[in-house]
Amino acid sequence: MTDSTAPKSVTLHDVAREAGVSLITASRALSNPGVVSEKTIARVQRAVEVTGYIPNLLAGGLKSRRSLTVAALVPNIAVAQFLPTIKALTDVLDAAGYQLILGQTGYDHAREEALLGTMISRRPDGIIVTGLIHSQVSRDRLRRAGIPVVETWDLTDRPVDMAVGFSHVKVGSAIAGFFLGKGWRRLGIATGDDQRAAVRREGFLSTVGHDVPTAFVPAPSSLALGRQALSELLAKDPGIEAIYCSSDQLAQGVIVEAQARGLRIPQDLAVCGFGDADFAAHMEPALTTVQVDGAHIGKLAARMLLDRCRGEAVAQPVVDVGFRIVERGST
Amino acid sequence: MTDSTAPKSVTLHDVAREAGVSLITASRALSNPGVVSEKTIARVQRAVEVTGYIPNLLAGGLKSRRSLTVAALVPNIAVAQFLPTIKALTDVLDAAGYQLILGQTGYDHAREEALLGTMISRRPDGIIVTGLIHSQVSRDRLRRAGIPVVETWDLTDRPVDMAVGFSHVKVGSAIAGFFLGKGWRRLGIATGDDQRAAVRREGFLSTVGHDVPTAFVPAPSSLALGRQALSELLAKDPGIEAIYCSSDQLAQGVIVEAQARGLRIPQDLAVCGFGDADFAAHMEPALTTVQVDGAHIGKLAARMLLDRCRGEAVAQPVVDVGFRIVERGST
DNA sequence: CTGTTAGCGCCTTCAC
DNA sequence: GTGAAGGCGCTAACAG
Repeated sequence: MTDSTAPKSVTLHDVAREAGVSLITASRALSNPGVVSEKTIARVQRAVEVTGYIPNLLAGGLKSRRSLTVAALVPNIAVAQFLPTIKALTDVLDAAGYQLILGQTGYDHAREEALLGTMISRRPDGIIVTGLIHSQVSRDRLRRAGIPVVETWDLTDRPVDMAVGFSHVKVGSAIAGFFLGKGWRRLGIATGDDQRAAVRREGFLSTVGHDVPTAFVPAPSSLALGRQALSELLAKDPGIEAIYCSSDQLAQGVIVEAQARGLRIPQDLAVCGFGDADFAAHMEPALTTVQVDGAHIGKLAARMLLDRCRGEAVAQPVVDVGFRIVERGST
Repeated sequence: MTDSTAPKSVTLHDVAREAGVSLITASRALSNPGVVSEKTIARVQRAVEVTGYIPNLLAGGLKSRRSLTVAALVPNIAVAQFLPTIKALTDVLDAAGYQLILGQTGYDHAREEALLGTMISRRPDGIIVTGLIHSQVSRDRLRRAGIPVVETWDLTDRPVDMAVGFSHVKVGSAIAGFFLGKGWRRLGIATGDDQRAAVRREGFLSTVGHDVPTAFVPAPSSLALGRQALSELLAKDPGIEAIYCSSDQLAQGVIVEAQARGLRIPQDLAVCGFGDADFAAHMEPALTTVQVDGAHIGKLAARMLLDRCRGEAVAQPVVDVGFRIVERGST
């Protein structure tokens, strides 16, 4: 007579019985084989195969207080900018046995606060957020939860815990300085409407010393929005000489639209993007942009988190990865 | 004297004591408020605020056998193609209280098998994979684990459980038919080296009736690889008339390279992509491509999974979302 | 509407 | 090297 009830999933208990050892011995054979005899290990392993046992990490984690998960909060997964970071995070964490739990904040503080709550309730061993956490409620809750946190893609003197990023004010300022150094005076900005892009714009303006025509586009930015942005900017100043775009996608759109209008890049219009996306170096003309090593940010953040999980102190809780302007054909 | 020990995290027990009710009443007040009196709920909620309680989903899940997580396996997060699907998944699942656990298979079957194992050990309430699961070991394990599974971005008569996708053979065949209908006979292919791209190529070739010059590029494909692919194809056949590319990124590269060489699109060279990326409609010329509704795939997959989680039967376990060729300026 | 009892599956602590 | 208790934090199941 076969088992007609629900196929109760096989537990370590079943493995132990099959192997003729106690529960705890089976447990040790699998998770701490150093302290168990070879023979026992072999028997347990055979029992695992016979029974088709797959451990339950949730149960183990309850006792050991390690979920082997890391929560990652991004504004929007479809924003290509963060993909190298997410990829690096996934790779490094996976190699250490950790999996990523993904959440989207939608560039919305209330949403971020709620999401952080549900993430904490999953007891991740670490939390990585893109951008800084501004809500005081969230900052307090994270501190109280005692979960290691890395804020990324931005910098602050006062991180919740750790931070890996760069200064957006300096980026904006550097681009403005670069434009001014080229002798361009009629400038424009095509920018997303998120927090960090806004800070870059402020840095740009403060270096320029006055306001400049700006086209704002909603996130996530795209080639299509870039074309539209150029139309707006040309309407505001038909003699515009150089445009800073808050993403390479926008810059690509600006260039496509400019070329469609018969403008020569960079003679008639110079364009600088942000992010150094994979296509930036291979466009015609190649795109001048700001290189930020997103993969490096991800790798560092993951390593800092893992160090913390191992109980090691992190030497440098705030890391500035910097950035650099990569000058190419579009300027 | 303040507590000098580790700040033992506050549990439901503390909330119950603070509220002056039993543990289970506190539990119900939070997770099943319908069966508890208003007054009690208010007291418990006040106690939650006073204590700063954040529930432990891991513990609850152990008993209730619901982790409120869904595992998503993609070949590579950096492949833009799947982003709309992942985004839709995240959105729909999040609205239902589920979070996504992300894993990358790297287009590698052994890796996929291992990853599925670690995912199962996290006891997700559902698993979504891009592509079909070919390994028999994995198929058996998934079935035995009794976890709902949706295979996406492809179709099969024999899914592990459920499937949402379309036929890649038909896509390849449709593009070939489209090219032939235009009168083009000197054809070429620029394609990624993954399984599904290979199947599209086979569909293309079988409709054409003979082999055609092909440039293979490693995943993930990119604009740069597209430029390189065109160089290869022109070397193989300088008189090539039309090229099918396995992604819009590749197609964009082919077009950029063609334009850099002074070829006119589509008069000298016609190009068709795959995926209808956000930029495809806005290039110059706009890109003819195959539209696949990745967001729809994600939404459907999430809903099917959620239905299953609610114990409802899914009416149609295999859904063909189809595709269509969007004809634009590049052909 | 509220409480008591008994675990979920595993691992930590202590004994042998 | 192995084993027997006990409990992680919470929730089904049954009482009252």
